[in-house]
Amino acid sequence: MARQILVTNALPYANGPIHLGHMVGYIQADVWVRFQRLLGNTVHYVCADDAHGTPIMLAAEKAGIAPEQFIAEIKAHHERDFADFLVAFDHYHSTHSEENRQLCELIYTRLRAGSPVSAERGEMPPAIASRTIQQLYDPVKAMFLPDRYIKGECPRCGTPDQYGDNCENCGATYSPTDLKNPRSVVSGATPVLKDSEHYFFELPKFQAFLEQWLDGDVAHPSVKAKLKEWFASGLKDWDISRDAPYFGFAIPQAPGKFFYVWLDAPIGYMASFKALCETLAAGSERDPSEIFAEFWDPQPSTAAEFSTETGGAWPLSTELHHFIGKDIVNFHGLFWPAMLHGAGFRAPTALHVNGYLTIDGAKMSKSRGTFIRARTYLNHLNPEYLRYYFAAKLGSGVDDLDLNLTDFANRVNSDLVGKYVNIASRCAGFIDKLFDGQLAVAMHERTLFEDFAAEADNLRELYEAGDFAGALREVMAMADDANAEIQKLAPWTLAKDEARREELQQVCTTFLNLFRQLTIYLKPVLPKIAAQVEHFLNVPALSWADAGKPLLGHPIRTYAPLATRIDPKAIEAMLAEERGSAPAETDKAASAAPAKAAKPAADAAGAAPATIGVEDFGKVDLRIARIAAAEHVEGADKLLRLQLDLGPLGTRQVFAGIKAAYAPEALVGRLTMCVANLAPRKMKFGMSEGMVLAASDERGGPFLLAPDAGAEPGMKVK
RNA sequence: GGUGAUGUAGCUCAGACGGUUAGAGCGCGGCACUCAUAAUGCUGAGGUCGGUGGUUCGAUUCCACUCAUCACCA
Repeated sequence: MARQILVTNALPYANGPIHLGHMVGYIQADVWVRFQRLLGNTVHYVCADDAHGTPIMLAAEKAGIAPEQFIAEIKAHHERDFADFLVAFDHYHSTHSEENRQLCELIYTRLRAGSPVSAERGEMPPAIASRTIQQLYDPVKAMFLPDRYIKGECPRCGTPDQYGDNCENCGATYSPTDLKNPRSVVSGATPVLKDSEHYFFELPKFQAFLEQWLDGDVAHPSVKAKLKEWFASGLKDWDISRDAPYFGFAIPQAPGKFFYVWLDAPIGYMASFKALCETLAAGSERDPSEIFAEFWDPQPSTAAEFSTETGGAWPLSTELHHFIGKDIVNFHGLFWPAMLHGAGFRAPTALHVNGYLTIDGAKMSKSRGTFIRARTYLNHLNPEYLRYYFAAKLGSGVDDLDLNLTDFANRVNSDLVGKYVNIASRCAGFIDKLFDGQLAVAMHERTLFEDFAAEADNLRELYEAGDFAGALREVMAMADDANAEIQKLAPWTLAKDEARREELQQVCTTFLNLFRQLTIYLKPVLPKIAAQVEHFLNVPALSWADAGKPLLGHPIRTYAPLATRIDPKAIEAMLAEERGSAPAETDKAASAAPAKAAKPAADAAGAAPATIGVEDFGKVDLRIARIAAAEHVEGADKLLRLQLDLGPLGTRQVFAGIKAAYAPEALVGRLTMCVANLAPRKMKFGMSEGMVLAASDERGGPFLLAPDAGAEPGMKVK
């Protein structure tokens, strides 16, 4: 019997565009969804924008528009980006919706009341507490401040301009009230402590339930280990309320109190599905609430296990799968199942957790152009190529994933164009020209076809477990086998012998059938190419089961190229577009800590450092830079702010401690040398994105280095 | 700071309940082929499996410590 599966993706926050880091999770879920459908299972796939909270409220205010308008514009962009990456949600909703408001109120009310929620749902403890806490308050803006909106000096190491939750310099974590000289990021005012009554979800009451839930096969072992860690340190109550002004839903019977965004965000999964149920019901003469209940009411298995009641209300067991990033496992593995359970709903079947994306081995960076928005990628490259590359690197675990742009082009070109699509390309011409587009009624031999068909079970298990990398490795190994076999049989040689026409037709038919099998196995990842193949082979939509059935005696269409190689220039253009639009990260960094006096100070004393290999030196990307602008930095007694022109690498802002030796106006226009791949460093006065080279010791300095005539900005020094 | 994850060829990744010469793809060198979007096949080079110490007859695989990267700390 077909499985009934509800799949959700983590909700993107409605304060900015989708970038490639987001896309890992969406592509992962979409591939899994398409795979399930290919098998014949029923899948409902929903998502929504996460539209509440202080950051959105303030961002809308800054943009001078109502938050409702702000989130509506963002949502339209998000939806378009997902659609263009072939992420096929059945419904895309918003947490700022009537469905979500009702569900939030329902869940909250049930949690507060405890059992009986309704007769058949068993005993539940009341699980909402309230108590007064002290929180920092912005007297100018008249609002309480989230931790991230307070900055001050680290209580441990004294580094200025640290956020209210932890210190970037020494790594200490603390509460914002511990900060020295705190100030509000919103108004700049000094915050004051103020009492406020908050509401708490009493998570510890669900510890036994959560431990049982975690005993099931609900997540990858490493995720479960991480969750169990929280038990070990003891579960705590969770603060679920925020004070006005807050963009969110008002808590019933609690004037001036709003649900914390993280309370209503996961409920957004339910809200989105509830909206989808209207559509589903319309086509089936069923009641929307009945469909909704099938997926959210306690399931026969879990109900029997966790409730005092025995009965399963529903004839079939439905599944609930959440795809999330590793940063939010606590919300989905602790609060969320407990909330659901406490409110008389079912717990998730499984969490699918993905790691973070790095680009060329580093975090995405605006100045290097590697903060790549989904839209920018789409402007230059084919979405299926990224789908393939991500899928080829996604295992069942939660490892981070690196988008190495050189590897990306090589891998896609080689696997997709050189191996997979090439099989069709090598054989289609003969069928078209010599056999009038007609496949033979038999293959020349069935061994490879049967080998490929026999892989279906193995591949199904790999896909099911989320090991797309494993599945695609297998598929490409099959493509290698097919290409080697073509080489051996050499249809181009057969074609020269008119007496061997039948054999030629059978050989080409065999390989087009192998190609068809590979297409089925790749279809979850490459839906568009698969559709083109279906057109080329002149067949209806392929399903997983078709991999066992050869296509014979069948007319096909003329082959048209299915995939073309990635032009490295397209990647360059994409990066250039991002670099061009990067507004110099400075507003964020405008007021950060001065870099700790660097460790290398030690060897300034003259002690010759240990020798290094040429490969060590190679790590330093030295470039010729033209000083495009130089100015004094107010409040700094040693620094000058330089704008360096690095030619093709763009412009960088660098702070240099050379004020004592150089007047800014004397520097403008001259050439010097710069470490271009030095990690950007937040300084009190802004971001420093490199380092200029100068000589000095007790005899004097600093003396800036300069190249001989002829050097141009951006040239590599080696 | 605490906790977890990761660290294997130039690149991206498999793998090893501890045991003869550690694997794949890409990239690179050589040869072959020409059906194919210069796409393919064969072949070669390339790794002290992050570091240090320990357990062991034997560790890259186990343990401890350490370094680096990522995440979380409600």
